[in-house]
Amino acid sequence: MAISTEELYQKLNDYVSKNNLKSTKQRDLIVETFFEQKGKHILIEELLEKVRQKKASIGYATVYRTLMLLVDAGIAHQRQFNDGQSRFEINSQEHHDHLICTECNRIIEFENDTIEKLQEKIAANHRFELTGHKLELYGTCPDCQK
Amino acid sequence: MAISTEELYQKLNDYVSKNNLKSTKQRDLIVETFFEQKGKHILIEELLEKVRQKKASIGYATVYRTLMLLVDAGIAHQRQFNDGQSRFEINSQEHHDHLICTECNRIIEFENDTIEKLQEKIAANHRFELTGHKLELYGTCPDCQK
DNA sequence: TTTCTTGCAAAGACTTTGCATCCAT
DNA sequence: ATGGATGCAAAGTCTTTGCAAGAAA
Repeated sequence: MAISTEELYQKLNDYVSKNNLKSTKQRDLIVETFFEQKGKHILIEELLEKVRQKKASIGYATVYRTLMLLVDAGIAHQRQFNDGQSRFEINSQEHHDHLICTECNRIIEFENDTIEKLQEKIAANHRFELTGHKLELYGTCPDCQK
Repeated sequence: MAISTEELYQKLNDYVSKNNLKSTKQRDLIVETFFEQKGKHILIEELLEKVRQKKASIGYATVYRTLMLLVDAGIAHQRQFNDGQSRFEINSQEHHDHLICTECNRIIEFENDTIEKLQEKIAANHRFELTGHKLELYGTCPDCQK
């Protein structure tokens, strides 16, 4: 069940008022643009570029800080794949993993309950309290196999 | 079946002669120290420190370049966990994944064939040619739960 | 000798932060 | 008017690389 954009805004408003933050044009624009990237895993630089198409004067640091805010508010997830840069995605609440094409960098999300359960079991065997996990499959997508 | 230290040196010698490289005291020392860390996932900085206990004059760049050489030779693996730094481990040939304590950074290796097979299946469903994967479980180890 | 290596220091690539100024409230 | 937010530039991190000097072969 994907979380709706309204719920995301709700969550943001809660966070903003709870922390006595102010609302600004820049932040609204950045958040709006970020929400438009549903299902994407976007780089700071990429989001900055998209935002600047709407308002050219916005600075990198503002995008950066807005993303941090979204992460702190539990609205966005920050991920590191193997290229050293952070990517941000909407925290959809439902868990999913990633299938990544090493040629074109396409990222496909998938879920698999059986794997999730096996992970729980493995953690339990080692008497770990599981708090999170990361599963990434790397390969070549159909388009890039030709 | 873990690969033996002799086999690792064998592989290194092959790589060195195939690429017309020379052998040096520094590199020997760094490689020896790296091999002593079996099962560890070591940072460049950590390896440098251990190496300097044996010979204080060794530079960071030499450790860095030696590790790159080992990666190129297929002797070491370079991994990124969630802390931004690269960690290096011996390429044991057999596949394993990682269970990581978020408190003390302890890293435990594990294998699970069922998960491996499910991964193949998922990739096949998406018509991906699978080339690699990464599975990390994050949690709190028994020692840190108290 | 010739070519690879080393250690240092400098350059990169990203990420974070200090600060004067701006803007919501 | 207050105190958070912005944009810039500077400072951090960590990783890579250029280069003169030093070792192998």
